[in-house]
Amino acid sequence: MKHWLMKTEPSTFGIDELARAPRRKFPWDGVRNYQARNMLRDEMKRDDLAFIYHSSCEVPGIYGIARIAREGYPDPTAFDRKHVHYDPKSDPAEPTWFQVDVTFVERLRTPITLETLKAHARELDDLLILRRGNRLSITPVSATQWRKVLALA
DNA sequence: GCCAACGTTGGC
DNA sequence: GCCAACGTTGGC
Repeated sequence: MKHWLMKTEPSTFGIDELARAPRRKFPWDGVRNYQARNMLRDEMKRDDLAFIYHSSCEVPGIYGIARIAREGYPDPTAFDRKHVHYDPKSDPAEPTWFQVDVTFVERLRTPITLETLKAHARELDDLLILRRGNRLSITPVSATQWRKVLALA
């Protein structure tokens, strides 16, 4: 089983929405970056776990955990011309963009803030979220990193 | 609001 | 294929 970190803006979608319907599968749509697309399409597997990281908010950090409930499939918002994430260049016969479904696992009682993560950067061994200028919305987390991050909770 | 970092676009 | 310009991200 692999582990991931998925970045989201809580003002748009976050751990609270997941927690409100804990059995529901939520489509993780709107990813428009090829590296992240490749992970959504090829690498994320059912039952993989992901840290839910909140960015662009008062206290950036990891607020909870979600599970991959459905593996990669074409992102329908790419074909919806009224949608903000509409991509006229994406051909439905050969979709460019993919999404997975996630379900709620848990909300951390106290979030693991970016500040805390940074303070332990050395032992977290180049956790991608800590890399300068990192903009990927989905990044892999090693089993060791996963364990060490959780130990900070 | 600022600004560094990055991905994408498009002219050549 | 190069690279400048541009738009976006995200922490501060």
